[in-house]
Amino acid sequence: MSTQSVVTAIRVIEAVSEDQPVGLSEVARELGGSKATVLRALTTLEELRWVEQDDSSKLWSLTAHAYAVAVRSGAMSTLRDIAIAPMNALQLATTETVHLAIPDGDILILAERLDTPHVLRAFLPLGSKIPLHASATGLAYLAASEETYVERYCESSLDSVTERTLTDRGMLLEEIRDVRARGYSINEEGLSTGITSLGAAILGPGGDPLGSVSVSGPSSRIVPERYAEYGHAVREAARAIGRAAARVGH
Amino acid sequence: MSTQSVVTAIRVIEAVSEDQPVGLSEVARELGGSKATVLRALTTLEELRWVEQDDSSKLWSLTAHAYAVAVRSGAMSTLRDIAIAPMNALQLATTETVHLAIPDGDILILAERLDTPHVLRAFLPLGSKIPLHASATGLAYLAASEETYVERYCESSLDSVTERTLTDRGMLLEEIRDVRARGYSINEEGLSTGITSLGAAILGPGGDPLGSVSVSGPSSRIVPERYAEYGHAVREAARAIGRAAARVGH
DNA sequence: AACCAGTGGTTTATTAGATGAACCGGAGTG
DNA sequence: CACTCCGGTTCATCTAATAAACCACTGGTT
Repeated sequence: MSTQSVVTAIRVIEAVSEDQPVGLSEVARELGGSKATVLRALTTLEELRWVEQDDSSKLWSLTAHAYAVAVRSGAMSTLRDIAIAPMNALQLATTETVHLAIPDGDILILAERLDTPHVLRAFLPLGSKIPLHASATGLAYLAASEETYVERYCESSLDSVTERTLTDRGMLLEEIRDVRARGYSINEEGLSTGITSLGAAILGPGGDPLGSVSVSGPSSRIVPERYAEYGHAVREAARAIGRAAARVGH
Repeated sequence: MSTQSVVTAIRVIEAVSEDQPVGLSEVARELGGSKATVLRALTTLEELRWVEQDDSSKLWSLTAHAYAVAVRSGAMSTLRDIAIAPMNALQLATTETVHLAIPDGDILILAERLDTPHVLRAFLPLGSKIPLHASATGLAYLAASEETYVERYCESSLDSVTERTLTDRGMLLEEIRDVRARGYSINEEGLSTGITSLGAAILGPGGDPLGSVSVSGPSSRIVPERYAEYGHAVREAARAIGRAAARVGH
């Protein structure tokens, strides 16, 4: 691979990001590189204000500057800006937490969230990594994906997040069929215990999924009797976002 | 400076981030480097899934992966998670948009936002760069900063964002004195025309500002008669966040 | 049609800079 | 006091980053 120093620098950023305040040796150990190389990358990144070091503990962290640069990722910012209005309408219609997730490899990233005034509520921090098979957004995304992609994903190890996560290959495929027939996905406590979510994929002009929206709340409020109503609302929101995205930029 | 290739790679990331879908030549022109060097960085970053290229237009963009990595910056994620609850309470109390901003050099970065159900509302995308002298969050941050920092900042060029932005050095210093006496900051249409905001700084254990919270809404709703009430609420929210941060471990 | 200025991308010799092993001093621990 | 971890440094080796010149292509102008 080319430009090794850049590769190590980026891997350093990713390692620091995962273990937040982290020491030099641990980063070097994780990357398999020498301490000198890692320190070199860290000091360079420090000059660029991407990482900073706590004076007393000597531990390294990512700076707000790194965040400020990366929030403007292409898919992210455009889709998020488009989605805000329909998400707001969905939030008003359901009075529950609304999520927008966009794909990054074989997971989804939580890109935006509108909270509810309820005391009891779903909560996921922005930027959370969401497994496809363990979330309403993910199931909706899978159901809208090409068959070859779904099959390939099902071959991967379906790790369980809670006791109720779908980890069986056959059941997952069956669930995806159900989502396609129903038009929205249902995830009962598969990502967070006590939280039920309904999701729908946002489709691009070619029918390819750009991301997903979902409504999440405590299972005591998101009860089966409401699935049809809320599911319909989620689907309509996803469609509205898709239409708006098509209008704005291919 | 050391590790030039890393420096160019990071500068490429920042350049791409600013101009979103951008071509090779333009990036090379901005950085003053050769196209070969920039392309080298871009292809390496593509392998690392930090940038991606549109097949037809050949333009480059940042990926969601970059966002996913950088969203977990140290100060960001911890302070944001802590702040969510008090921000929610503030949002309920005022029914207006609530912002959380954290410092990055001499500006603030919008780290979190809680929207309102109002049709007419303040809107800033997450990650927005907020000038200190042109925002309620910034004025509150300045008022809580050390005198030497304030003086140094006042020496910089105070660019105007709207017609009502504070650009005069003397008036800014006077405003900061007022903020200190009052306990919260007021910004009337200095950042967005038609939007008035009230802000307060979040203080760390040593009295140093970690960031700011604010309440923003159309000037028709955020009227002077409400300043005292909303200002008090903002101040209390900032204090609650500061206390919670101290409890967790700065 | 011929031209031109722009694009994205490739090749090249040169040399700058990235590398890891061995090392140092300090902090904590048995 | 010995042992082991830590963050950080040094240095000889040689990989890999660099910029200029180049190519092929596209779209607009004359």
